[in-house]
Amino acid sequence: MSDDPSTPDLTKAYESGAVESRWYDFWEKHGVFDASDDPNDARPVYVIPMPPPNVTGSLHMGHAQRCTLEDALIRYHRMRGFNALWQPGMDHAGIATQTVVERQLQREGKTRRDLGREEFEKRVWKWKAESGGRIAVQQRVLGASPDWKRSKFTMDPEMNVAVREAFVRLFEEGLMYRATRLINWCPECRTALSDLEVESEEGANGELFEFAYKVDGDESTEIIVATTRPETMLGDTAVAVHPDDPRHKHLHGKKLKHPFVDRLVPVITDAVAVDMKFGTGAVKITPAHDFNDFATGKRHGLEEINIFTLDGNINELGGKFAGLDRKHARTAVKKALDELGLARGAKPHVLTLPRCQRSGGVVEPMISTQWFLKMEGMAKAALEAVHSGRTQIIPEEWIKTYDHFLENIQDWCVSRQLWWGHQIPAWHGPNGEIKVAREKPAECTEANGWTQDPDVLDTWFSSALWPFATLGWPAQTPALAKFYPTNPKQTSDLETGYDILFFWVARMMMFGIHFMKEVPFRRVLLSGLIVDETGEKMSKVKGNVIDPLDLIHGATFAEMVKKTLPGAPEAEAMTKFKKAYPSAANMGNGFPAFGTDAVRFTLATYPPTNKRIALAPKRIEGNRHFLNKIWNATRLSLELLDGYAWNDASDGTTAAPKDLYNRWILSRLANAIATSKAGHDAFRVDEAASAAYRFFWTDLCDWYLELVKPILRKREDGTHAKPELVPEAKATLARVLETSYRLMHPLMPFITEELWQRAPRPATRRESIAFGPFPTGEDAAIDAEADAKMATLQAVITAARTIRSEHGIKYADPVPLALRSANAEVLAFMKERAGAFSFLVNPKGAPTFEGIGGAREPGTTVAVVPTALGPIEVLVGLKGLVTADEERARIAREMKKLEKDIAMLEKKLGSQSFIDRAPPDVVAESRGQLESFRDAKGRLDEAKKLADEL
RNA sequence: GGGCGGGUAGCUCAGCGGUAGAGCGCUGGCUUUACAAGCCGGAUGUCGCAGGUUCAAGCCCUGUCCCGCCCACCA
Repeated sequence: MSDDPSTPDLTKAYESGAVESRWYDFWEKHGVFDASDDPNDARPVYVIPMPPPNVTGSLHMGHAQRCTLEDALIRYHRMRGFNALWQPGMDHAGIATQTVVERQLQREGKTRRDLGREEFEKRVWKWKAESGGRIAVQQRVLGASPDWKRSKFTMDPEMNVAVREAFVRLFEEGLMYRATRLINWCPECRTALSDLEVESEEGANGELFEFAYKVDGDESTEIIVATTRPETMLGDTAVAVHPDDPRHKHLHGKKLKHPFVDRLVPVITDAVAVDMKFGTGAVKITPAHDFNDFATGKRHGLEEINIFTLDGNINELGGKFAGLDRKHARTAVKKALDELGLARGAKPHVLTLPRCQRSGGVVEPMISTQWFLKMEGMAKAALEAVHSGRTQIIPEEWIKTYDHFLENIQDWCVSRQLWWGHQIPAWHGPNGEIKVAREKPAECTEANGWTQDPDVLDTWFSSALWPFATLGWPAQTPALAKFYPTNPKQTSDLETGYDILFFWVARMMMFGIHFMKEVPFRRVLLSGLIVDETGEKMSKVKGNVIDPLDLIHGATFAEMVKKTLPGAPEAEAMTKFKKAYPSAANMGNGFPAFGTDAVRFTLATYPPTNKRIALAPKRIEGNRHFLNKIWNATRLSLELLDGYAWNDASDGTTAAPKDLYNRWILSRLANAIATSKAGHDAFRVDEAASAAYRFFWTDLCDWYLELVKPILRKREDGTHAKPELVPEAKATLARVLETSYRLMHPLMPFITEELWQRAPRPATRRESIAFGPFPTGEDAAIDAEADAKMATLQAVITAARTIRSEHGIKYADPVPLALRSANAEVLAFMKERAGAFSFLVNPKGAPTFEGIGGAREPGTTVAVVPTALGPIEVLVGLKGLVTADEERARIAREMKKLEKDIAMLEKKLGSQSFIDRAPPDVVAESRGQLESFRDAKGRLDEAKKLADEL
């Protein structure tokens, strides 16, 4: 093919770099990734909306994992004939991206206000181009196969149309409203946050500071309150006591004198806010800076006094403390209270600090006017969708968490005082009027005193629209009709990390149901988080972040730590890094180029739903070896196939093979296909991976190839030893190879494409392996008889090998080998397979086959293999190599094992309740085993007598 | 305070009621013309602890101890 990538001869070792650079363009050129929105396309539809990466930098291991799992799902479905859409894109990530760019500015000694809003936005767009470009390259390197033509950025103009449409509709429905209430404020980012964006830092060391308020006009009476935040007392508007508390009855209705500001603070009674058993039983109430106090204030009609500026300093209402930042205000207030003789001591106190998810700054509850979205109704619908099974959450353990969140959800504060994001489509008039509209209303001109609301929407607002906004909503596009899972039979998966279950998944559920009247996906697949080898979360601070590209292309540890901990001393960073990845410690100066497929395959070998997935570099190394194995097995196979050309009609490809080895390997393949398919279907990609691994390495390479090698390899004179076995073996080998590649393609797209292109294949296949089909029962079938026979053969061969190995017989040294069985059928079977013993055990000597009971040469070592058809004796002539003592010792060892097994079975079968209550097949199997073991023990007893006579 | 995971070989982890597994590591042997990134052998487990259910328990139930994560307004 003229457009084929160059295909030089197979190198001796697998080189990931050369192979992986060859195929991506090829796939794109052949439209492998394309999904079709043609209404006449009758194929079943499968959709995965890609969680759009934030344009905050570059991808990390978590993204690599996302990418691997989703790409495996989409390729698997594509190969099975689905019209598969993996919808790609990127997220503007409002606050996160703005923070990144502001930090850059900070290094230049500037703030965003120096630039002005317009210039600043330009600057962010520039950053978006860089970061987005980097991410796109990374995704391609990872082999991701989304439909790039449909890629969307959450700030694209058409996405903005969707955002405005959603906002306006919600407003018109009365769900979106503006209100003044206590919200979470990040003084560092200078914006409001939603509840979800506040993280609590547990176990922070603080103190519980106590001070006294004096009763107004009665200096001798006081009430002591305790607080972890003394500075907030500047905003106190009440002190609450429990109505039933006898200690404070005399204070009910009294007024207290605020020591610093000209204000009287009433003593109120409140059974909700006060726990009599805690402290002094008196609580200071600061309605403007504490969520509990805010609620208490509402109950009692208390004044809300905001004492902070937007960047967290004390404002003019803080009297003489005005201008101090929060930290200094705290010490100053304490000191001032002390000087007034009002301080009553402090004790250590462990508290939970609310911190901003982005800046890490301590979040301040503040009274503020913001846009809110009513959640209750939408939350109910989202709950119902999961409970009715319209959307399935996998693994189910997350349902409770999902429920708990939605059942307790508060209204969503959606406005942010940022510059990077979708500006709110609301206009404020000169007299406080507000108009909400899709487009700027004609009358709302600046000349008339109207301005657009300067705030932007929470970045998750646009994310919540992702599953349908990317398909063209609100326009009724063919793509929307095709891919949004309105039809209940349509399959659609959302794969993402459980960490954004609330931020994103729940909100998409709510918006999907609200705007599209149907759930946005049929299954939610929640995967775990990638952590370092010791189980620690990856973070810049810990210096354990790994760029997936460094694993793929290779990198020295020095280079890597420079990126992870920029600016830190190298030795220190290196220590941190190696501590996080102990298995990397003996990998020299760095990671070799493991290649994409090895990294992907490794990520796929962890059960995706495990909460923590500890990345072990050694495991990637092991899987790189597997790729090398695949590569070399192909080299051998192509040599053995010797120009074999696939011909469905004449060479028995579609016919079932007759020879045991061929039947067996197809049976094993069928098993691997079934396990693999079940794994992909159940989001247990690790099971798909290990089924393929075991099949290919153990069954195919270690056994099948070793068995057919002597059959297919020509002798020196260019002829085959047994020509009659050749056609079937070639057809089977070709079939197994081609099917194996297809089986593994979703996990390892590059190497499988490369080798598939070189291997014989049916004429019906399309240009790329990516078009499939994924293997099915038509490719191979289970053959229980072949499995059983081969298992016997393998057990006998292994026993003979063990004896040889124990006595240090070299592979090339011939040794007399005799196999005995009392069962004529077994004997005939082994005779028929004499070649196997020659190939695999004793290359320079033919085995003999005997009935049980014949005399044994002195110096012959024996092993007994129990089989379903009676024991098989494996006799290895070791005259002069083994002493009677050694022989006795090894027989004793075998005997011990057998005796243990027999004892266990006897105990089991001796129990009447087992006979009565266990399933009959289990009982029968145990009986058979016991008989076989006893029989084998009898053989060993005789062998022992012989050894004693030596 | 509530919820969810995890504790299985030296390490990272599978294990689906029926005689404990993989990779890496350890160890003995092998230049066996696909692969030393390999091949053939070997060793290594009171399956966190205590009870219970069952003919049979890493697996199910109860309790308990550690580790991790999430949610929650105790000053």
